[in-house]
Amino acid sequence: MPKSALRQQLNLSEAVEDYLKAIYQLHEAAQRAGETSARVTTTALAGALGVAPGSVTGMIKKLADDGLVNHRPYYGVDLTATGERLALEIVRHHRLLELYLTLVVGFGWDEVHEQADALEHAISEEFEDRIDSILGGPTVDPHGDPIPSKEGLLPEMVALPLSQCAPDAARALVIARVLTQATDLLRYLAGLGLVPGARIVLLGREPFDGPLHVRVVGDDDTPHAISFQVASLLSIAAPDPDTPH
Amino acid sequence: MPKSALRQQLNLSEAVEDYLKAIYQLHEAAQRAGETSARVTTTALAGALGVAPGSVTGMIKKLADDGLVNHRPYYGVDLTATGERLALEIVRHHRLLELYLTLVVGFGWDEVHEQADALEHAISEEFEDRIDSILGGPTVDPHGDPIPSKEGLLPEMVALPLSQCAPDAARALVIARVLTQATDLLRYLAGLGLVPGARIVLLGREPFDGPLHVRVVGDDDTPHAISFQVASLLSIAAPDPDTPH
DNA sequence: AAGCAGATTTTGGCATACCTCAATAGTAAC
DNA sequence: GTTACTATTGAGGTATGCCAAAATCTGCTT
Repeated sequence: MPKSALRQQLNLSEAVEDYLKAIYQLHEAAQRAGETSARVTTTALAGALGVAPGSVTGMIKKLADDGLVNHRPYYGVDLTATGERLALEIVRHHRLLELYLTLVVGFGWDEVHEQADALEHAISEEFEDRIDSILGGPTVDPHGDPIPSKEGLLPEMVALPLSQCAPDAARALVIARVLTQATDLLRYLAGLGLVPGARIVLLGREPFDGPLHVRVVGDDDTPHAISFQVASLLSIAAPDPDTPH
Repeated sequence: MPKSALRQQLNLSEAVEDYLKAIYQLHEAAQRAGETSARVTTTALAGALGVAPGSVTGMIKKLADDGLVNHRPYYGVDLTATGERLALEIVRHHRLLELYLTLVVGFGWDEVHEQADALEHAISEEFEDRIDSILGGPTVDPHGDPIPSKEGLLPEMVALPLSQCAPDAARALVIARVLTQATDLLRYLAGLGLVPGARIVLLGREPFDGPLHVRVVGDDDTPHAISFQVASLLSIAAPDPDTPH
């Protein structure tokens, strides 16, 4: 029995898949934010899913009965090993679809999130395998988010928010990942050339979490000022010592 | 307001979309079979959808309330103009997807039906438009079934079941359409070369609705015997007087 | 250190969309 | 007109959602 067919064996409802994915992603975001106990709260889930908190409690109880989450009442939830496997299968679908929709079907990176949300529940394992091979076994989606492998392993990414980088006019930084799915923001960033893979120089920054001055290498070289909040959504892959400027 | 956005405006449930499509297709099949009053019965719908007859009655009442079908109790249903428009949008999704999955994603014609059933509810109008243009505005799917236009018009097909054709060893017939979605049967037919576009010669036929003897032009020229039932699923486009043999 | 206020979570009652099954109602053909 | 089929009704089930009341937690204030 192939390990990765779990999702189709269990025949989860769309609602269940959405909950698992949301729990996974909130957990991940909390870890990224450096929180010690990466617990996921009822309210956070309700907000992410657009449902009332009461509905979340009900569903969580069901998921706990089914062994997909651990629930500590009045505290939070947590995926079990099985739950995480399933969540990763869904995230894999989502990210493969986002990449497929941009590279093959021709959508912009600001258009694919909603469509992938709808399609991720509908595609077969065979379709997943086909687009994976059409895309050449990709490891990141158009936003730089890592694509879990069929076995449920995430490519490890060491990344630091641009907002925490020190200015260094002599060093190019590579954007690894853009941590938003907001259409408007994605369009704004694409307009500035701030996309995964872009090389930028952090020229300077204003104090008190003020704007950062950046230049996109290979662009028209105009410096741009971006807010601290936006900078905190840009993950920097690693300093690139070979190519100063 | 673009006419064809009806489906997304109304935000139909998957169940409703399935009912509308099934009613449309049963109606179409009845017409093809030459039935005078192309009524669709509760049992036929229940069979097509895999639900109990009682469930069908309930849903039909809802659809009638919503103005999508006309219901004459104890007799049958019938799509209204709106219902038919919606059904055609769904059929368009389905058939475009079947073609896309075969031509672009690389699935066999026997594999695409179930997948298209799942995806047809999930794709956006934009995705529909993209694959339509990637495929060059196709008019038939891999089985030869006509693809409704964006405006809800069906390409007219004049076609006769092979089972009603007279043998004529000097005339090639073109298969226009294969009226089944059964995986096994599709594989059997593909094995014999009996696919849309194939040119065949009807060499003879046994009496009392017995097997038909056919030869596929351009094949290894071996004659094959196919059952009357199978022959009735093959639609012949038109005699082709230019290419005897 | 205790208690209280405010926020969060759970509970319980109810709604909707589907579905099933079994009983009843209608139709149609001999 | 009785029989055999088909359709509808009604009671009841599951999955999911909402709201408002009750329970619990947390952190501030003294």
